[in-house]
Amino acid sequence: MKNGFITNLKEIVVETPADKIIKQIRGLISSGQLKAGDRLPSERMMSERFGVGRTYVRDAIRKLEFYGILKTLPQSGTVVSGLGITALEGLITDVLQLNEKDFNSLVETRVLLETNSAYIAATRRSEEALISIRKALNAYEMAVLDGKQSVEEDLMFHLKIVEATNNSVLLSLMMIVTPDILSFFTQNKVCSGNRPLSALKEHHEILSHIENGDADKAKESMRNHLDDILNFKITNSSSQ
Amino acid sequence: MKNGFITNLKEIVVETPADKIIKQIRGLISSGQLKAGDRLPSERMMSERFGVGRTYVRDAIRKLEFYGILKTLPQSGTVVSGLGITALEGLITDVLQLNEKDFNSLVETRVLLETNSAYIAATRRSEEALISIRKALNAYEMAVLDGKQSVEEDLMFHLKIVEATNNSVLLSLMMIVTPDILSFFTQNKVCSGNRPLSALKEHHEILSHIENGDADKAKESMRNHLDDILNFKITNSSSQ
DNA sequence: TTTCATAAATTGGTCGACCAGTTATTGGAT
DNA sequence: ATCCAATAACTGGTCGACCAATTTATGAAA
Repeated sequence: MKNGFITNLKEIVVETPADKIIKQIRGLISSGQLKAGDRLPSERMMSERFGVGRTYVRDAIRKLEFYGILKTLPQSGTVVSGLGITALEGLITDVLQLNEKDFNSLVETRVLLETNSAYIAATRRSEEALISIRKALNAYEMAVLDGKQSVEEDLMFHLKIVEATNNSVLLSLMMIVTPDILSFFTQNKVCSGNRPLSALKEHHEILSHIENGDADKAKESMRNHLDDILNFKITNSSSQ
Repeated sequence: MKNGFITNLKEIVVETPADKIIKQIRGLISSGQLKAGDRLPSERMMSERFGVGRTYVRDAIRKLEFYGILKTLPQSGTVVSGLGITALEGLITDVLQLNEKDFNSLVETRVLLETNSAYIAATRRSEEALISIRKALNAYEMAVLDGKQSVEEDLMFHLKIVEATNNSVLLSLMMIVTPDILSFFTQNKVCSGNRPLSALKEHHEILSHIENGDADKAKESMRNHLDDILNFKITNSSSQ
């Protein structure tokens, strides 16, 4: 494909000051100078020590806080909350560069999350959750029969199934993955042609398996449903 | 347990200004005033409109950026990157309150991610990845035989397996879930007694299945290995 | 010497101002 | 009227200063 090599080039990301500070802090932690429960030097001290503004230091702390490494106590200090951070040395970097999610990984992960969600949803279904799924399916059916764009409604059906697992973490992970999925779909217009009609049929099949509490069949039908996407991926990506 | 009720109380988090702004922005998006690709009002404008400092606006944007909803173009503006966000109305809130990850969901999700990772790792194994896993297993073995705390080394082994899937997204999700897992383990000292010895044996078993490329057995042995945790969860959580 | 109220120093939280790029406007040359 | 360079306006990036809460130091009373 044209410009294919560019993919290999744009990784030369200019290391933002915040990332440099993160490395520094990580270094302090993994070198044992900072153990779990220890208080970090004050933001001011670090900003002076590192020769950058305090904003950068705060940004770095925010990120590490998000990943659960640090914990900020207002007007008091910042402490190391992670407890086994040492072993994670080197992995933090990868997480920071989450940007480069390649599409294959994305789709594979989605399939993984969704097939298992269908399974769990079938075993754990509540009337409330079922109603929610049915509602989403109706909206999708309307859109398809009207010939309108139905990507959003499609996705909503899938999300409702994940929601039916009653597993908040699973739903959160799915939410993290979703924007990129959406982006790809609309860009590539996968849902053109008469695909929506067969997809609609498959949706009904999945729902009925969940309603019947047949976890294995629910999982299997979800996998079949998503296999179309997998196939699409394989036929279109020549790399790797 | 003592102070048990406190857990139910401290959820009354004071809604930080940044979260209020996030709700506002979400409102703008879901009400259609902001569509995918649109530019957001400038930070200054929003800070004035919302009556708070620009810092809060920036914080809100950062968070939404992390979740993939927004994309910031330096010196130019911030745009809505998600494309079907409208349908996600109401779900974003859940993601933002990821704090309340209940432990059951956490463990269930971990089991899901890891069993499937073991499966994929067995089908996709590379010599490089195997070496990495073996190295981690050795470190764990050392620690166990020395009778030292081995939580970190234990987790490292598991992470290396996820890494062996060569799926960056999967690894990222695992990294998001990991800090809480770690925190729980050290707090509750699950790995006391002679558990590490049997765990070590199970680790070897998992590795050998991956080495043999037997995906089903790898998955099954991983599930058995993690079932201990699941059981622990069930016997110790009376709530819900 | 010990105790405890008070004060001083330090902390993270918040803000407005300035900086260097980007984008829109303008106005003269064609 | 059209085009395009110069410029003005605006953007997110960065910084240092101030704020309120916390922590530590102080010193007089017991």
